[in-house]
Amino acid sequence: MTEMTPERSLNIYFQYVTDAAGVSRAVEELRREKRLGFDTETTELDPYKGRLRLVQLSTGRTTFVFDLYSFGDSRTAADLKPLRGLLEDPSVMKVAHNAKFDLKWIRHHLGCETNGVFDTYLASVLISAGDGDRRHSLADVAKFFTDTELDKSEQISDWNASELSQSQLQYAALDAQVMLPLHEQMADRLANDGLTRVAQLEFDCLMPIAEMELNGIYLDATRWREQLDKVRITQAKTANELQDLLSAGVAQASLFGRAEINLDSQQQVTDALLNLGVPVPASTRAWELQPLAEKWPVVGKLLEYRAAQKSLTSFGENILEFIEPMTGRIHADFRQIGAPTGRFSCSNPNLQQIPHEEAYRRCFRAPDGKKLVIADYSQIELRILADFSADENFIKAFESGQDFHAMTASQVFNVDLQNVTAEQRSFAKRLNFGIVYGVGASRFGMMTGLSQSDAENTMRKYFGTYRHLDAYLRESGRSVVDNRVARTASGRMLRLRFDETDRAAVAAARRYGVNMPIQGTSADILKRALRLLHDSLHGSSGKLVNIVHDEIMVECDAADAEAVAVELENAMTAAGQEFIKRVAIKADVHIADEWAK
DNA sequence: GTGAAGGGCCAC
DNA sequence: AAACGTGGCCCTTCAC
Repeated sequence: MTEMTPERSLNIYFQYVTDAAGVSRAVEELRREKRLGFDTETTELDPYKGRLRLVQLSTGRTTFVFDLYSFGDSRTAADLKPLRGLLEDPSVMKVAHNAKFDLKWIRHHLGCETNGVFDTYLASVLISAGDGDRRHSLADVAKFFTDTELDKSEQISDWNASELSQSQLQYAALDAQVMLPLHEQMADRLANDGLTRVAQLEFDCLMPIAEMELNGIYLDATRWREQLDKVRITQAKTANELQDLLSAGVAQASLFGRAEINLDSQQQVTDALLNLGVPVPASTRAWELQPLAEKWPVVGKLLEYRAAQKSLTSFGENILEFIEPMTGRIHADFRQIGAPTGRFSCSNPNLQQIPHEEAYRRCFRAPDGKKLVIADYSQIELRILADFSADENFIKAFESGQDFHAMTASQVFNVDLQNVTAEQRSFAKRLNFGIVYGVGASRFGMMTGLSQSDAENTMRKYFGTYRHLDAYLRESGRSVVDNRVARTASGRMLRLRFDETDRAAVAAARRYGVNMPIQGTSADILKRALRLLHDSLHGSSGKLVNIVHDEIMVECDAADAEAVAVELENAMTAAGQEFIKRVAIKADVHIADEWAK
């Protein structure tokens, strides 16, 4: 262990740890603290491509900088055992910024978990409560909460150098040291805003998410290409036919052969349609064009082309480029608080928008000898709504154990369950989903083909049946507009900003604010389930590989599948019960070889 | 050339 | 009077 003299300007005291004795002494001193500042330095951004160079842990007075290049293979080096023990110990808090990054590197390059994490990035996002203007980089957060300026210029320096410079080590140490005063400010703020519980919920699922990203998901590239080839043929044929149909409306077509139109250009296609005499609506979205398709075959062809084009571009060759050569799997980026409601978002690629069609889903399969255990929550948002509103009839529809939409149809239209028509069930289903988003009679009429007055009457019947649900939604809307704040069951908060003189803005804020507690509580429950699952899978072959809002996918050895299925279902229902008491939260689990079942 | 905005569409 | 919530990705268009 070498003691370094700090540069006056930085006021940083650190110790550089490069041998076994140093590790022991450092960990001994660090273990006297309840809280530590924590950071890492890496040679790349992707843990499968680069090396982990430094691990920094700070008491606030002293910062220990562990140089992993001094310990041989960092995954196995026995000299690093005390460090691993410290990182895994949940009773010692590690304060880090965007900890998912560090946790992935530690997991992959030190071979251990990191527990007891406080993440200042997630805390900042929670405190900002949906304010999109706030930034959440460490520099921004440090400025906002402790009014200190951070120089991040060394972040892009060469962490692979055989000898690190004084300046590099100092800045590395500083990044860990600054976390402690930051934690102090942010913990107070979380408590004052009633966000302590949701913060713990978020911190607890950092490790599951870090592991999920490292695990990746297996995509059968051969199957994917086979599907892609089919789509290519359809797309080419459809494009050709559409080109012919559209050219008929272009003047030069007869003189110079077919005038090529860029089929992906909104303007060119609209112009061509107008030339053909098609009454093109202001927007050419599919649902606007659909009614015209019967009279104008060219419109039907356009919709067909768009679908094929979407498949080819969004779900084509590009996804195969995300397969990591080291693992042969796809390691997407999951943003834990991807939406202000608390939902995840996913990118590079977005595994949450893979088409539901079997042709696509079946390409995500269990590798040989493995199984996928897949579970999704049954009607979770509606169950949350039933709980929040405490509406007896709505709750009854769930307790019956029957087809939920048929049950609501039976109640709303006052007919016996067995006499519910397919049409009545469909109305009920669309309404059940629509009310979560604050649908109005006009939109409901559009969806169902009902006239405005019939749509209004059906909605009146619906809310007449579920009077407490109606009352809850009204009260929730009133509260959101009056208080400009909405919260989920975990306490997650959304502040609403709107101009009260703008009726449309008020209505939009009301819908958003009414929806947020429902959508967000669903996210709360999923996150809790991830932690419970993580703990119960410890030591088994089960690996979390994907989550899609109300669905969790685990890959495991075929022999473990039954046991994993039980653990998964238990974790999901137990998580639901922590937040929802009046209604059972159900998860449907199945074991499969493919995502498609 | 690069990037933002807008339209469109996939998921839940 | 009235317009269904959340995300990401692809393409075109247009400004710089």
